[in-house]
Amino acid sequence: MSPRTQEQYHEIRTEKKARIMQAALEVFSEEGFERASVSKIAGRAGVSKGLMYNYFKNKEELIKTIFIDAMSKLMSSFVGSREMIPTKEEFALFIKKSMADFKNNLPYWKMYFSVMMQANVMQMVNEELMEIAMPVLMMMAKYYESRGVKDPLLHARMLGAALDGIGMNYLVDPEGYPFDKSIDIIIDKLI
Amino acid sequence: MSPRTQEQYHEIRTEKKARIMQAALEVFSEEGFERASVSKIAGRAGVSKGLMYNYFKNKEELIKTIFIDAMSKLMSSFVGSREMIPTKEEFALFIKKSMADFKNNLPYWKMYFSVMMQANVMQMVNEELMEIAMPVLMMMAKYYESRGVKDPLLHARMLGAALDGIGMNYLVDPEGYPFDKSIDIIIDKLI
Amino acid sequence: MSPRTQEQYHEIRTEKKARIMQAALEVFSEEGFERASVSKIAGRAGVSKGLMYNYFKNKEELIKTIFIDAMSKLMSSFVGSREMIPTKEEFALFIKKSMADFKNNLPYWKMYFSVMMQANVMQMVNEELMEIAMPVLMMMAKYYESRGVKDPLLHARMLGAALDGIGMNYLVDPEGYPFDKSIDIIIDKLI
Amino acid sequence: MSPRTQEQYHEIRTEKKARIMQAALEVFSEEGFERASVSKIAGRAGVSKGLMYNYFKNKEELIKTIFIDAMSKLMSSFVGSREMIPTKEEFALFIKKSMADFKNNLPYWKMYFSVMMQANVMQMVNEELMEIAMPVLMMMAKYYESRGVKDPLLHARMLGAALDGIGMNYLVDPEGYPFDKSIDIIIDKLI
DNA sequence: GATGAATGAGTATTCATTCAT
DNA sequence: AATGAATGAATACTCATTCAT
Repeated sequence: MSPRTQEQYHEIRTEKKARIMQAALEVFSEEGFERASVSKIAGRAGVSKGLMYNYFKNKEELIKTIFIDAMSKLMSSFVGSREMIPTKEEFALFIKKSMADFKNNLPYWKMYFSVMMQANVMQMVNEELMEIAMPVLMMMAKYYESRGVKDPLLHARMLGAALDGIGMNYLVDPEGYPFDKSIDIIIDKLI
Repeated sequence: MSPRTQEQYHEIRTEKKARIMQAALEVFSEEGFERASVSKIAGRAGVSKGLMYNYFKNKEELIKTIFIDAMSKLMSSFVGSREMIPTKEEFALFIKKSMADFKNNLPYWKMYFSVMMQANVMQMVNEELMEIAMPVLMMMAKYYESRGVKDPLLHARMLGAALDGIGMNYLVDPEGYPFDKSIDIIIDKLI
Repeated sequence: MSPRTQEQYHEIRTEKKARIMQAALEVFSEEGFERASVSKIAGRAGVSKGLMYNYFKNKEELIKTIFIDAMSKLMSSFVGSREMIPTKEEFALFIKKSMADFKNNLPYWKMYFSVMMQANVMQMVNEELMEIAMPVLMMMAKYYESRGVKDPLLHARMLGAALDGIGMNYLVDPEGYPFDKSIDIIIDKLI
Repeated sequence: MSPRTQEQYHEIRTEKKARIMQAALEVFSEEGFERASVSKIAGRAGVSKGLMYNYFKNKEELIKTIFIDAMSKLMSSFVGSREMIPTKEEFALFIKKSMADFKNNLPYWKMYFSVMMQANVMQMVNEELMEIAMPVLMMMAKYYESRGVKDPLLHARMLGAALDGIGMNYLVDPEGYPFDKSIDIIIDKLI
């Protein structure tokens, strides 16, 4: 009724929603989208199944929201840097920083890779993914262009793919795969 | 004793088994392991659900068999070449040939990537995967060693990961991703 | 927080659980454990299959729960009488009363006998069965001891077995078997 | 074609049939009727599933045949002794001999008791059971009559039931239950 | 906003039985 | 007589989703 109550409601909503999304991210990353049960997610979030459906239309909506949420966070970290053409040192630093972010968000990326291959679920998400990937790709391309590379976008895509591959290998075998050293070689040979 | 000869039975079995495996590979690649229903696989193979269980203990056994089958085919293509240290040209050729194979077996690799992230299913298969991956990795490492690279195994793993990444990007977007050109750059810069 | 109070939920749960258990007891007694389908039990209870699994982990758990439930009811009827040494009249009365109970719970005992022979299902239940059978056996043994019988426990076990046999014959042919008269003879000759 | 071939066929038939029945008896006794799979029985008998259906119309027919077969063997052991009225010593000996037979055919009796409680399967068999049980019952009754007991048939049925109970207890716990001593008491007190 | 009881369609798997050979 | 490939109906069980409260 009162504005304060309204605010409280809003606060509750955002807090609960965040808790559910965090729990869902964990469970999705541990068990994959299909195996992750709504019950388990609700339980992990300390919330009833019914409430989940109050916040998210369904399981698919939930994973999409998590994706989009993570993406917009990622996007914001590129704001401002989009236009500039980085020096070699800046570019190297950018890659190192990105890869460090990757290591700090393993559950998210585990979910990301595991879901990316199940096209049907992700059809709608793919466009959103492009929205974040493209500017980064363009920035990489601009860098290559500034270095006089003939086909800068091709180089950019290849670099992105190589980093994807390293990330994936690290996800599959976090103990065994030489993540940081691989990045160093990439930086040394490809930029 | 036998109304059909042993050979006839064997023939029937191998033919049906192959048909089921082919159908399963397709469905797994289209829908992922979890979403692929045994019913659909059986239907696609033109066979009753019951018969599937005559040939494969369960769904997991089925996907494992497909993996192992594909792997042994892959392995056989490395026989003989394991021991030798390739020249740069040979190595480049080897990579091109491998990637062409990859393109020819997209459904298999789609399934491969989609399942690799769901470790639980694949625990037992992982060892078999190593069996095929290791010799290739060692051969790559030997090549780098012969070129005087300090940490040859590290370079080999990084090269493998980069190729993985290119493969994955191609799988997700077969029309848009510049697969062959990416490979050319890899060959140019990394070997 | 709760739209229904904890108590309301509890009430619903106990009522439904009881209804499922009653239906299950009937169906198990009519068809035996293996032949009794979960669908039929749910149908008889006027409940969906899904709900059954909300209350009982699986079919085995269901039958175990019924057993244990019935046993604890039986046990409670022996509280207090365990320690005393009965006179001949008391002992005879006890047997008559027990056998009357038996007749009042035929479905339960039908299930009991039908399952007792399929050891695998009942492994865990057997210990619980002992818990109720032993005190009764000991009381019988004490009676025989008080009457100067040399091997009282042996006599007790034999008496128990004879009563088992009469019960079983009655179960198989409730119309034809002279249950009460058999009990009278047992009482006359064996105690 | 030749009479010798005919005979050989017959020999093969009876030998195979016996082997299947023996295997089936074992498996039924180990796993119960429902859990015993036709495949397992065929495998144990060293025979194909198809052949089983050549000899027995279906699974039910198979268990019925085993029952009836065992019964006619039992019956034949009573031929001759039906009419006479036994002395106390003869009667005691008869019981002891019967119970020894019981111990020698445990698998059969395990199957017998386990199936007896699932009325539906055994409906048709029950009549056959009566055919063997009745003469024995009558003989027992005659014995009691000769000893001046008022209701000899009642006593006979009660004795039969008691022996059933001892048998069943022994089946459930062959190591622990004092089978022979229980029989001695029965003989002492009830005949 | 919040609960959890309730549903029903879906899943993998089993198995008695048939049948072409 | 003998085989075992093939079927299909049945089974236990799961789980996303709904809804009365």
